[in-house]
Amino acid sequence: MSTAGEGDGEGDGRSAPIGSAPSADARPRAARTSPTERAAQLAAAAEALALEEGLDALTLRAVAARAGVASSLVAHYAPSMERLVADTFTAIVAAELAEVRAHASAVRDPAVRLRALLATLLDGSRDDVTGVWVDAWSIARRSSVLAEAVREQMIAWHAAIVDALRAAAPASMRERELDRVAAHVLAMVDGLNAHELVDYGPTVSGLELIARVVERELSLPEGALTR
Amino acid sequence: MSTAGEGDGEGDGRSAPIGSAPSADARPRAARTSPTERAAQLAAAAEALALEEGLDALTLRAVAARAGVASSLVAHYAPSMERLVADTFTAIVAAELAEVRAHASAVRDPAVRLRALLATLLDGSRDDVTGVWVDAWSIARRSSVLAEAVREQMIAWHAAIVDALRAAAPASMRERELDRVAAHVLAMVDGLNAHELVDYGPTVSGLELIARVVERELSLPEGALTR
DNA sequence: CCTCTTGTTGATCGAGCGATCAATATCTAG
DNA sequence: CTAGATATTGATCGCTCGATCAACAAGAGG
Repeated sequence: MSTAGEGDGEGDGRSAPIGSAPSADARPRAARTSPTERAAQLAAAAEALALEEGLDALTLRAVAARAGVASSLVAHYAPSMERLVADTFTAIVAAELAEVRAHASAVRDPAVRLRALLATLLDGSRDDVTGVWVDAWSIARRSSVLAEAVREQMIAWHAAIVDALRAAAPASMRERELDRVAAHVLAMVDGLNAHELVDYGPTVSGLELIARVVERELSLPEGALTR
Repeated sequence: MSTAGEGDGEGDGRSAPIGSAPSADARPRAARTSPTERAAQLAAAAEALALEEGLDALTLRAVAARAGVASSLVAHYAPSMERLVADTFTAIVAAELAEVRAHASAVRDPAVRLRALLATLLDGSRDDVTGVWVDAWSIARRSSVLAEAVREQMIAWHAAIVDALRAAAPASMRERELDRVAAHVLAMVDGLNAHELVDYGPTVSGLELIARVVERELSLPEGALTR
């Protein structure tokens, strides 16, 4: 143990590699803010990153770089990466749901509103969110925390679809039947979007496929949801 | 530079840490075999590993450990991990398709055969393969090689479903319509299976959902595919 | 103005990754 | 039985990851 070893820089640290940072980020120190505000900034950075690069891109260092802070600060605010990934997923998907609900609720006629909902879900304008969904299903197999978050959001989506269906359905329709149709729609939307994600272009339009079955189930006139 | 530094172990290297391997795998040397056989062994190891742990678990070291060889040997046989992942995906899914086709072709009556096909795809007996599919959709966003492999297998599956549908459909049905129904079925199967993967249990059975719409589309009597 | 709280940082640890390459061990042809 | 061919290995490089912690600095309260 006596040998030079350990403190190889003797006493003075004069030989510090001036001019080039030996490591770290090389970046002006982040302004001090309130924990609340900082947490919001980091969450926003994580969400933007996940939408652009996928949930797999959520690393301490990537989120930190995006937010312009040190990676240790991200670790300071997030109890673990598993939690951060699950929370980011929830934030993204919950925001998407709120947005879609708002978009749909602006339409008066129930059938037209239903059509708007389905069209929005399938027109490819939310491919980034679809990517997050697919990443989530994959990662959820290894993360029970994320799995629970995924189930929660799926239930919320199911409820939203049921609402839209109920308004356009004949009053005679039972809740049980609405649940069934909603499950059908949700499965189709998720399946079709996953397909689109790898550019698997079936010759037929996804909206037509779903509209056709929903029209029948809700006893709507043919073409009611495709125009 | 003169200081002790560099060769801190003087001349002789006698102080080798006997008794405990400083690194590597600690494993009897693998028997020498023909390249063909070894390649098959490694492919089998990769497939088993992917089915058990997902496509993300496919690393040089994990596959090597599974096959009982050095990781460098895996690298020697695979041009790159991206290729190995894509090839493993293709092997798994192609084998599944062949197996399902064989299973279905053992049934005479076309409607019963169609039912057998759908039931097999949805009874959860192939959750491991479903996991591979979901992993593939996720990874395919970052790997064009895998994306191409995914598209190929989706096309093959589409064709298989069309075949099963055609046999059970009225002769008057056009190819265009069969394509449409097949696309519907494939999207539903993939969506429902992804849902099942995170234990999202809709109250309704997936088979019932699909059977209902297929029966209508093929003009089969109600319940023809659920019994 | 000084002190104390606390938001922020840099460095570091241990681990795992794909890839590469000289060296080694084994089979086979002559 | 020898020599060449080649299947196999161990070590190593450069990199990224999550996590941890002492140290630093910027406001807040006295």
